[in-house]
Formats: sequence, structure tokens, C-alpha cells
Amino acid sequence: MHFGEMGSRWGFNRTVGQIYALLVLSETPVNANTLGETLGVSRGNVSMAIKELQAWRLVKVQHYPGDRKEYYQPLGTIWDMASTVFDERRKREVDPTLSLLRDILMQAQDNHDDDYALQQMRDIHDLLDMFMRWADELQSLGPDKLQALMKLGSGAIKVLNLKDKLLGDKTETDKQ
Amino acid sequence: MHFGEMGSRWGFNRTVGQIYALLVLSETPVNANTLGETLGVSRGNVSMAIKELQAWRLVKVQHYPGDRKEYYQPLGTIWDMASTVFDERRKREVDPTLSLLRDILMQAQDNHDDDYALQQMRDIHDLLDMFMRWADELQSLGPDKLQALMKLGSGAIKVLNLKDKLLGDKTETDKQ
DNA sequence: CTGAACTTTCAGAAGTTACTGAAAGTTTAA
DNA sequence: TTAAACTTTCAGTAACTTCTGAAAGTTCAG
Repeated sequence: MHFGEMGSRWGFNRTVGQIYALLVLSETPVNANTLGETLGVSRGNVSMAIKELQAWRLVKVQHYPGDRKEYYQPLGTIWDMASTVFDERRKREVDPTLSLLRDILMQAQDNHDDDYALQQMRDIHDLLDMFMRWADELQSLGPDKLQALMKLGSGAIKVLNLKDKLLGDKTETDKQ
Repeated sequence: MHFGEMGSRWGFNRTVGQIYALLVLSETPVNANTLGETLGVSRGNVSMAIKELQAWRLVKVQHYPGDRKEYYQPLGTIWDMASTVFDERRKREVDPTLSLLRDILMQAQDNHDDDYALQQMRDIHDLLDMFMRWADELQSLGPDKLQALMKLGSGAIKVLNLKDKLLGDKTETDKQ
């Protein structure tokens, strides 16, 4: 189905995406053979996909008495999933980029032959860093409050405008 | 460099990422030959990468009198870049997923044999949809206000708490 | 122990994506 | 026109990713 393709942009391959989709949509836990047969992929492939889903902390295993097979189930809610994937990708993609940028900026301290590039990197670093801190804060709110905040939506903007009017132009630093 | 790898997760390949990084870091426009030589890739590859960057509306072309080569420059600020990439990916990845989900949900109207799966899909659809609407609102704020909002950070949460206390429990619908 | 019921691993095959470079296309100056 | 100075295209190849399935590993009941 189409869900697999989506998955490839979230950092895992088609089979992993499809298996996860099946698990999420199934009310009861599913075993590896059934997954393989349903999707038409080999047993080995299913095993590797499950392994990866476990590395992402996205599935848990169930056992039924009198049956030695492992039955898989998604771990946590849709929110947990989104949150976990966000964490993992951050750890794998963003954090290394931020520290690379920091290293370059440190080493170039008093080397003035490429001020422009350094300033660009500083800007990117600061933007990414600010965004990530914000994302952390939002994530730490938990689903309920975050959802409320999203629904509030443009309401938050009104608060912001109000604050500006009350406090003057403090935050309006970088018009372009 | 490491920037290329980052790019591959943003929907384009290594060379495209590297070329864009070079352009962003260069104060003056750069021509295709220089790009190719600097990165050690073929002229043809540079041409295709530039074509892709143009499809993403991320570069513009400059000409110098007495020189027929095309000189490339990033189009817009870092913020514009982030914003453009977000738009494009949304159009390519999220929108199709949302409409697929909607189609399935419509067609399954009064088919009760898989209520659980349908409910899961509805949840995912609603979460994704809410998130995207929110992202739209934030994006339409423009860089200055968005930055202010991010810096406000946990302040917004206090506002939210205050609102809850004043208005009662209206928004607290889905505890888990 | 033994062997049946499983899961995991991994070498090689299949499939996919990216890159090269020669050829074709475009533009402009003379 | 012509030809020089470029850019684009694309068939073939290289590099990478994913998948298969047989073999090895694990667990457990008898």
C-alpha cells in the first residue's frame, strides 16, 4: 500500500513501513508468518523489519500459551509513535549536524578569511538549535496539552501581538 | 561533507545537498564548472542537481557581461529555504497520504467488519491534519513572529494553563 | 539428550538510485 | 551562416539498498 512509501521518508524502508502499518491497523497481535504472507515478503525480511522496529522502540511482543510463535503489536499510541520517530531522527540526523556546525565554528574562531560562510553557518546553527529547543518544550507538554495548544492555534498569535503591544518592540529585532 | 547526507533525508540526494550547501556558504554566485570541480562530480551531474534545486525554487541564476556561463545563488534566506522545503515535502508526501486516508474512510462508510482499523485511520488522519493546519498557521506568521513565539516558548504554556483555569475543562477531552 | 517449532543471520541476487561523459541542443557574437 | 561557448539529455555503468531463502541458532517439551 501507500503507507510504505511514506515510511521511506521517515527513515525506514518500505517493508518496515508496511509491517508497522499492518500492526497499527490490526486489533490483535500478528505473528511473523502472517505478516510475511500478507505482504508477500520472505520470512527473513520480516525478521529484519521487526528487528528495526524494535530498535526504534515501536513494537512489543506477545506470547500465547501453547504457541511458540511471537506475536507483534505496536507499542504505545499514535502520539507515542510520532514522538518516538521524532526523537530517533533527531538523534540520528539533527544532533550530529549541530555538533558538526559547532565544531567548525569553534575551530574557525579567529580565522577571518571566510567570515560570510561562518556567519551563514552560525545562522543555520542558531535556527536549528532554537527550533529543536522549542520542539523539546512542545513534546514535553504531552499529547493533551499539545493538542490544546494546536487547536488554540491563531489564538496564541493574538497573545503574542498583545504582548508586543504591552511591552513595546523588544522582540522585533530582525526585520528583512 | 556531512551536509549532503542531511539532504538525503530532506528529499534530495547527496550531490544536490552538497551543491546547495556550497551556494549558501558562498558570498558570490558560482558557476557550474566550479561546482563540479570543487565537489569532484561530472558536469552532467551538476546540471541535473541544479535542475532539481530550481524545481524546489531554491536557486536563482546570475549572468555577468562578457561571460556566457550561468552563475548560481541561493534564492531567499535560510528561513525561506526551510519554508520552501517544508511546503514541497508536504505537497509530495503528506497531502497524498491525507487524501488516501480520506478516500478509504469515505468508501468504508457503512462497512462494519473492520471498525478498529477504520478508527485507527481516522485518528491518524485527524492528528496529521491538525498538525498540518497548525504548521500552516505558524508558517503564515512569517519569520519574525514565529521566532518570537519560539523564544516565548514555555510562556505559551503558561498562557494555556491560565486559559484552562479561567474557562474550566473545555479542552481536556482525550486523556489517555 | 533429541527433535520439533520456532527465530535470526547472512551471502548472494534483484531492484533501485545516482553518476559519468559523449552527443545533442541552445544561444550569441562576428 | 558559422562556430565557439556554453547547457541539457540520456544510455550505460557504478554504487548502494533491499530482499530471498537456505543454514545456523535458540528454546522447550517429552
